[in-house]
Amino acid sequence: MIKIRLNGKTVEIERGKRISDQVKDRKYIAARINGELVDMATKITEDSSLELVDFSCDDGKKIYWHSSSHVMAMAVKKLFPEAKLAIGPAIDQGFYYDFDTKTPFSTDDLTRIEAEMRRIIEQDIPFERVEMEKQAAIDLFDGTSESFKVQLIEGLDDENISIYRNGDFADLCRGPHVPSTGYIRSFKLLSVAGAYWRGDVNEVMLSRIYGISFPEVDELNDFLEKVEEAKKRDHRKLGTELELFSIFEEAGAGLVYWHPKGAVLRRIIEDYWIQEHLAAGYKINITPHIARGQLWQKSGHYDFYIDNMYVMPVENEEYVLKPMNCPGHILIYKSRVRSYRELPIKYAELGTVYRKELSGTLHGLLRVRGITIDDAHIFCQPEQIDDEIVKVLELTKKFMNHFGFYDFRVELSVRDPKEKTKYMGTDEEWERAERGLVNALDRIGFSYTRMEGEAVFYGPKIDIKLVDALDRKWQAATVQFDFNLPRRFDIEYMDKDGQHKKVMVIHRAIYGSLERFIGCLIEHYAGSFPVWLAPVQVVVMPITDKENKYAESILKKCRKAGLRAELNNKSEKINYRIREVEVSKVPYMLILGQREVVDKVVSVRKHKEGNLGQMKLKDLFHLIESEQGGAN
RNA sequence: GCCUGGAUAGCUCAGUCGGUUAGAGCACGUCCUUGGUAAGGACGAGGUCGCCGGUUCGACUCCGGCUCCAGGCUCCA
Repeated sequence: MIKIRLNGKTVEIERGKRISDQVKDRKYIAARINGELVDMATKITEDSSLELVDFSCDDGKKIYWHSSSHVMAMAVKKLFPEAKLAIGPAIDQGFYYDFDTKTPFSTDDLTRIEAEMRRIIEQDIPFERVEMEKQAAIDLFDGTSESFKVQLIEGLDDENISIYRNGDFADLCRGPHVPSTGYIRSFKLLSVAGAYWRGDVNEVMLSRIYGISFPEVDELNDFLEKVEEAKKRDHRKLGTELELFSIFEEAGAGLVYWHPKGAVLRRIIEDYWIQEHLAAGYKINITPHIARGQLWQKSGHYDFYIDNMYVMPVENEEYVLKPMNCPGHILIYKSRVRSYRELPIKYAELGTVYRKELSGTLHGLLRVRGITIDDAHIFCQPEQIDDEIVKVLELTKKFMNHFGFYDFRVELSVRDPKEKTKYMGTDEEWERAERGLVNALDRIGFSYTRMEGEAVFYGPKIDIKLVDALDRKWQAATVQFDFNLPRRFDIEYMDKDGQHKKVMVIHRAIYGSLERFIGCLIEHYAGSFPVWLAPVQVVVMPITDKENKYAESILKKCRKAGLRAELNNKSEKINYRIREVEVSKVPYMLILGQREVVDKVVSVRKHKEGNLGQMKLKDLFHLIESEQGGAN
């Protein structure tokens, strides 16, 4: 007999019994023995602590979805025997499987595959773990012409390979899995997509099927409903409805036309940025949109980035539409000799750059070809790095919180220690820079993920990512060291000791791009902007024509007080107009009838909250003023 | 750029198995209505059915190319 500890109790069981012999509840799909995830069919051979895993935890979901992908692969192999298996992992929301097929799957195929999956689930086929030597596994998959599996196994370091079998279907897999196919209760195949083998453009394109599954039907319905709800927050939909911006086919993809309401929103965001940056010691500059090709040759962009640049002839020369703001800022820095006394010099610009992004990557405001970067370059001495990074992160945090973002992902990208030669700059520079970044992250209290090998060749960086309505991550803020441009442009400062020394350059952006940031912001607020951001803050509505004059005077006073106010006195009933304005998500309505005229007050209705009753105009101004701070 | 879908009025969508005048709701305009906290009524205007070619007596519909859009992949110096 051996002892196992389960749910705080110690139980004695026979050695070699399976977990599933002990636990009959089908809610549990896997277990942890001494912390290690295992199948329910695992035999217990020694004293151990046992935990049961169900769908409610992240590990449980991963196992459930991964098993679902196997079921899908079984169905596909049944219907399309010639399809070769590639990989089929669980992802954050569901699972996918990649197949190599002669003709890619169409959306019509999904229905057939779903039907076959249902049959497989009904048969409740067990998942069986089989372990074998590497060569045996290679032979097995070679025998079934599963060349991708063979490639995968050949890439593994382990000499022991685990395979999961369901009847005559076998798949290379670390596991664990649910005990049998019947555990997959409620599922849906969501979409098909092309995906390159190993994510490499030069490799074959596979056909990927995405799906989702849950133990309960209700959970699937909730999931699908949530996706539908999220689509209502889509900035592209809200952008049209709220008349914020357009992208015109006839004018070109990825190029944003800001309508008056979007333009005023953007202007507020820009004004706030300029005000905060001036206060933080940045100097604003403005640089042209085009520059001679040779400037970009000097910066290195011409060699590294030419595919993304718009190049045009001007007389006998080539000019380039700027893809970056850096060279411009460097020219201004270099315009005269700089003293250590001036450093740090911080140049900031809301600079619109143009990049030839691939058509397939464009996405509303979140991925465009005309990108307005809230760019700044910090020129400083090496010993100023730490303080400057901290200041950048402090400012970033202030901005994020001001716009109501408290939850975002922070990534620290450093070089690949195995391939140091791929990178520009000395070891000392890299180490010092990384120390500065880590130190700043710790001081600000940002938790972050360290991404080894994710740094760009010219320096380490910190990226901050925001999420859209569908939880997709988009890079916003970034702080990047640059060991390349100072060398290429030979930019220096005169130090205390009378020596010219190389200046450090730090690129940084907080919004990332105005376009992307506003896209995220629209989805974050679902179009109901706090009053300080709302393109229209107040709509004045006389109930009948008799109040028109009073309404005009109120409108004038609102505008004089600096509010973005409009009049709505169209020939519709007040209920109709209230609905109209409510739907347009304007924070405040002022409803004016005879009572208000006589008492010299306004009747206030707040978006989403309803009637606040009558108040003096002055009190409304105080109320709005109290909300102007942002975030709510 | 690659894969799978898609494009009909400003918006959301119906429709046409190839046939003469392509519909609805919302929005918009005019008129009636002057209504107290989420949709009053009548009438009206609005479409090269994404673009270019081909097949056909005839194409919005079928075929090809292109553009753009969606979801992915890749890229994101």
